[in-house]
Amino acid sequence: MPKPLSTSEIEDFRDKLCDAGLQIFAEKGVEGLTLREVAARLGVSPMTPYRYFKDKDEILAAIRARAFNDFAEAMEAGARRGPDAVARSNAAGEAYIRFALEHAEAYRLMFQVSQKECADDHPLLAKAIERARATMTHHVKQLIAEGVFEGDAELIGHVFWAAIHGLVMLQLSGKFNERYDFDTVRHETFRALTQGFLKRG
Amino acid sequence: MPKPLSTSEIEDFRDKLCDAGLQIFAEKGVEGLTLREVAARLGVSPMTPYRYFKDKDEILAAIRARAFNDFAEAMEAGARRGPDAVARSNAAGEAYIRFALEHAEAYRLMFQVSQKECADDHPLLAKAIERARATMTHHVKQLIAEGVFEGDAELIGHVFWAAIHGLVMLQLSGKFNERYDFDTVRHETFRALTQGFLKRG
DNA sequence: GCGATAAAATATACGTTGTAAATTTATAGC
DNA sequence: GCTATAAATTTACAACGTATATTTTATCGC
Repeated sequence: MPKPLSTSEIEDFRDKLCDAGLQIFAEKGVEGLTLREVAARLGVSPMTPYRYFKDKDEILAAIRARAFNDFAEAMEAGARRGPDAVARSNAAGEAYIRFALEHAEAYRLMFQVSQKECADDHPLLAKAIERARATMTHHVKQLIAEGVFEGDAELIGHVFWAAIHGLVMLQLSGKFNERYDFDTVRHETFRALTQGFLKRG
Repeated sequence: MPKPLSTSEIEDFRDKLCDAGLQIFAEKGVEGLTLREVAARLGVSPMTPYRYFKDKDEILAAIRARAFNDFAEAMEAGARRGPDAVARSNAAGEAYIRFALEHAEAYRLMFQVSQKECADDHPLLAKAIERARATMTHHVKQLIAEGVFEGDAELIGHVFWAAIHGLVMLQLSGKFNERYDFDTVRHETFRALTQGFLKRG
């Protein structure tokens, strides 16, 4: 018999499948990702992925996890070198937005849930989400430590997260116009929110 | 020949189809809405809707338009009677959130775009969206008129819109936990944002 | 080396989807 | 009542996810 697949071979295949999946997403959007298409790109038959994943939902969860990791990576990389917490936080925020707009289909997938499947069922996905969340919280903690903000870091982090997410989603669904465009609304949002959390006195 | 369909008959059929569509959405979510299912509920054959709509995308656009109108209606109704602009604005905001969470599938549809179809191609949808936008802007104008806020009403309206949208979408995709739950983050978001737009002096 | 064996991969097939094309049904004017 | 034609239905097809059947393939004892 062919030797049973080693853990690393399984990992490898899954990784390649996620790569191909994200590429298809970027090219053709969510509905373009079919098992037949992704299998074709991997040079295997349409049924082969079923040896590595239970069903399409599990494949989507894996791609989602990968996307969340790429996303956290992008934020962390963007904010790596900066003179102070303010600069690094701004860089992280910009990296967030850049990632979301440049990988629109992946971003959409990341925050889309079919009632059928839930992050709790997919530990790797939950972990990837947690990593992204931690990255965002981290910058708020730094801002508090440097005496810029005051309050509950995680709470403030969620506030900013929701605000950025809303901006990005409205932008992606074309709800802004040229007069009140993304950058204008974003700037005003950040100005107002920041003011609301500044340390007093 | 059977008398050609009158405009009102066409309107009628489209209306009933949107009703059925929204009902299916609420029951089974986005993927539950198939032409065969909606046709069955109308008691017609699966091909009949094609006489009233070009394709499924046009049907979805019609349902979306209907949903946006229901949404605007809900906000307007919620804010109708209130002693002052602050109370009415809060009521509108609450109505927004209530609608979004109670009609989650419809709300998701409203803000979902497949790159294929765009609001510009569907005048009724564009109009419905504009109505919702106007409703939101209206309350900010009132707040400015009463001397609570200062600034560009439409811009501030978009800022609040994006923030609420982000909150709702994160909630719908299960990204909040019990410690930093929807109401907590929402409250803090409104507190901070409001502070950022208050009229000074 | 070499079948036997079982894991991995593929091929086939089915039910469901959107919808094109062919067909049937129903009503207006003559 | 016959016919022309709009409306509706039936039939059919390609593409999808995936269950099941089949084939390929790499390793084992010998």
